[in-house]
Amino acid sequence: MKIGQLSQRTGVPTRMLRYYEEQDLLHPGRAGNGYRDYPESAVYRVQQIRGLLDSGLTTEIIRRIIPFLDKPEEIHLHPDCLTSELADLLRSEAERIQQRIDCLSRNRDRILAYLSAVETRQGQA
Amino acid sequence: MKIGQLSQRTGVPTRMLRYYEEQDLLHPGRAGNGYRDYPESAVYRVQQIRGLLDSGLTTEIIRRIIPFLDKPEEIHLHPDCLTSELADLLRSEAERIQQRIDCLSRNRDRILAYLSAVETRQGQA
DNA sequence: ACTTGCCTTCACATTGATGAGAAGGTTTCA
DNA sequence: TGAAACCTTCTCATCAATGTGAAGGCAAGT
Repeated sequence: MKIGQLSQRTGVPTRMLRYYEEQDLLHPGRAGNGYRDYPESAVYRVQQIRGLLDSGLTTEIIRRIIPFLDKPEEIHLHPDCLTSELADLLRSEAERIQQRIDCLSRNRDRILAYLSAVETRQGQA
Repeated sequence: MKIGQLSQRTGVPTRMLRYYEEQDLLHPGRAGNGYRDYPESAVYRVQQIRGLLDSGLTTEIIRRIIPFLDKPEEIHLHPDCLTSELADLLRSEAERIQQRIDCLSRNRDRILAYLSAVETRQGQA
């Protein structure tokens, strides 16, 4: 798949797809003419990157955790390669993500609580 | 409470506390000498702002939803003031927040799944 | 062959969040 | 009174993510 098509299917500008590649988040192959050639899986990958960026993670963090995010079935690194520092990094990232989730959940609940409170009150009036 | 003390208690630089004020997220009073004067509740407020910023929300979004985030018990706006567009804004923000939560949850689960898979395998070896 | 549209790299600009420092007033304490 | 530690406003710089456009190569249709 060429970059324009990937852009269309994900809604992400080509400029950004090239940027994500520069940041080592994508690694498309190259066709004979130099055009980037993306596999089908790139669509999901880009959506994943977008979601994480929108959630406040930086490209640097994403780059470090993305190898472990694909399919839990296939272990990408031999367990030998999982140094204890890398495991710590993953654990602490999971924790930071959890904190974000907690914060967002709290505030989502408050918004919804407010809405339902007002609706109830209006229903009575 | 003066700005330095608020900074110490929240870990947020004074520079940022002034910035949040400029962005209409904080509204401290002023003492006779011109010093900012924060209520006790500002500590929690600042932590809330930090959490939301870290979670990828912009100051503009935060500014718009923060009035509804305090205590669900006290309804801040009369129901009359909740125009339908405002309600729609809140609903759509809640939905966007939910999407972030979903994305983060998925990826947290994958990190944890990877870690436990590797640990299991190492335990066997 | 020509046009249209996609692709390439390169480069400059912008925006939001943040860091950092100057220049000067205030409070506190010795 | 003087020094230290706070506060004020203002300004300039940085960094990540993104917008935008130039200059040119490639591909497909007429």
